[in-house]
Amino acid sequence: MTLADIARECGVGTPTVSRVLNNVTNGFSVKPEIRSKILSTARKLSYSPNVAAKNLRRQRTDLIMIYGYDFKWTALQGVYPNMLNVATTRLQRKGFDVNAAFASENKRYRVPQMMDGALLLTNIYPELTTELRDKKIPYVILNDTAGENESCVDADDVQGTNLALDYLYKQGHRRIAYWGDYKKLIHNSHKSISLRYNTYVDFMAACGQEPLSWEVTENSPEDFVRQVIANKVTAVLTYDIALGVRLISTARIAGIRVPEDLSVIGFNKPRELMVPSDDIPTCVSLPETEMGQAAAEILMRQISNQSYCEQKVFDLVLYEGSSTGKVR
Amino acid sequence: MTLADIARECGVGTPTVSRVLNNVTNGFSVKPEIRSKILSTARKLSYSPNVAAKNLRRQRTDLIMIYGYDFKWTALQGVYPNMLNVATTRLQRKGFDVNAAFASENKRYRVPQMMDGALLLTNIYPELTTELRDKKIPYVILNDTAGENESCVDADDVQGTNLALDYLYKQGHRRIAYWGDYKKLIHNSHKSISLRYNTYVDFMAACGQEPLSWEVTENSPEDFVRQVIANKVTAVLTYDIALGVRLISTARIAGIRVPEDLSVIGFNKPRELMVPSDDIPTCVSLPETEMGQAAAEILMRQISNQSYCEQKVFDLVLYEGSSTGKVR
DNA sequence: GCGACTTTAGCAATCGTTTGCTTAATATAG
DNA sequence: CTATATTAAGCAAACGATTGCTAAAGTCGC
Repeated sequence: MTLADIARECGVGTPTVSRVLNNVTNGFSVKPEIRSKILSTARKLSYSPNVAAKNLRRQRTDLIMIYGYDFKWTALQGVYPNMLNVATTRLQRKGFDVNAAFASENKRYRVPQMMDGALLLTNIYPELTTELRDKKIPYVILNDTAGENESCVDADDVQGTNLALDYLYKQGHRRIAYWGDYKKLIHNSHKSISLRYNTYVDFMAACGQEPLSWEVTENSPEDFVRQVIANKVTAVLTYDIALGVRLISTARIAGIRVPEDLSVIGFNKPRELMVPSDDIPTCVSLPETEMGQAAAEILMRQISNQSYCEQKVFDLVLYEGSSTGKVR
Repeated sequence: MTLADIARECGVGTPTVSRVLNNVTNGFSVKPEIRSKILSTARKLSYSPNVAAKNLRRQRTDLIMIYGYDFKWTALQGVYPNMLNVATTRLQRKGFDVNAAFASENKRYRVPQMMDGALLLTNIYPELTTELRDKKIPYVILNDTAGENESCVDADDVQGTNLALDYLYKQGHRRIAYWGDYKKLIHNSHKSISLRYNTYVDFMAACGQEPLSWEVTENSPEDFVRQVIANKVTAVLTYDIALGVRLISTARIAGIRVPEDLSVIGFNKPRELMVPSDDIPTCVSLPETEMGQAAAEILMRQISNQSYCEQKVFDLVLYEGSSTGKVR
């Protein structure tokens, strides 16, 4: 079913059909009866344009690709679904289609589609960014730093870590532990892993406290609770609040009250279903909505103005939940 | 950077460049020095083909689209990530690219890309299936039933529910409750919601027991635990094991031992991080790997043989975890 | 009835590849 | 040395849409 089929059926030329179907008004007009005949036969034959041909001629696709969205990883980490949901909605409202590409086993992406722009989840695809630059396809790096003349939307992990620790400190906590994971949680070692941990160590040093941190292991919540007791820890900062949630329930089962005996704070927001809605733990999270919005805006601005470039870094925000309290 | 650029640079025609770059051997040969010159200048100019032009001419894209994958929904429900991961890997190994499309606010998909085939997550896109059929694009419906001459890969919820209930029954449980959600969990009311519940009711009737089931509400784990105590419930089947996990921790905090005092079983697998690896609850889950494999195989068979069609229904499988035991 | 202007719609080029067919050049055989 | 086979590579069409330009038909004023 091509334009030519419709044109033949209506006794007109393909350009006329194309212009009618695309609602072209600029310097073009057509008799109303022919217009409606074209419209109705297009519907009758359930015509839909050949996207490849259209893209080839227009040199534009109205398509934004997302790279780095991984089925398993993102189902785990809560930060991308919200950010991308917001970004996608914005882009779609402006007439863009949004697709996600999935990396193959070797973690490489194949030759990109023809596309108007791309969103990259973290900055770990050197071959891809090179190719995008070569082809002059605008892109924005999400949740990571970028190089020169590259746009990105990032979050300040140092600020976020200090925000969480300051909060605990002001509540009187001094023996603050950090519970992070250096091997299992990570997709492709993200900067936040080292940044959060290092900032914690620095903070403790600045307070004249020794750092208290343990690796996450198989049976770790129980192990960790033992460590907490042995070391008289009064507050814990976890790399991800998912760890915090498990810690809280393990601690409570072991008879340690949260927040009375132990305060728990963690990064990111708990996933739905993970916690009762009246017992949401205290957490420090990326401003997901704002970041998604910013990514979409910057990308669209780049599309209309090739030379535009912006690097935007957001502060993390504290949510005061039910898992923290003043030290006793 | 087009074929013509490389052709000019090498002093040959575009067909030659195309054939060299595509490794055409059938009835084509070229002097080795020219071949290598073409290859090297292509690399030098970092050429990559225009996908739209290629697709248009070849009438084939090597692209499989996934429809119905939603950032937020699938992050929540554990069944798709694994299935799609398996399917995607298989397809990619056979040379296909895999992309996912995202529905816009009105839940409609835009005119599909040019594609070789599609995977539909559940069967809720009438406009889309119509269009795919019109364009003779093969597709497979995943995790739902299909119409005539449509392929699908589905799971048998009736069998699965009976599997779980039989298991509990054989452990001596009679006062078995069902805990499901009729409003919040659902994306677009999936058949499993009614099927599991109805099968539960039938099972209880067949055992001469009254059904014991409650809607999931805001503070429901606590409410539900109260109901469990008040009704002398000894075992619970939950619509999703995520509910089961919350139920278990709430019950344990309330002093109810699992599985000694209460057995808990649920559908699907718990997500990573949700539970300690040595305390995985008993669950009944879709054979995700097999379903993903089957979907990929059926789709590829359809691509090579337009008239092929297969509807495959899998049994759910029981995983005996730590949350169930004999009734006391 | 004639020129000017507007409306209506088609011609032909174009986007960047791929591919059937042809042809020129070279090698091989007789 | 000529006929034939093989190698090497180009010509031109095609995929299906969009768009600048042109042209025919209709309208209007005088």
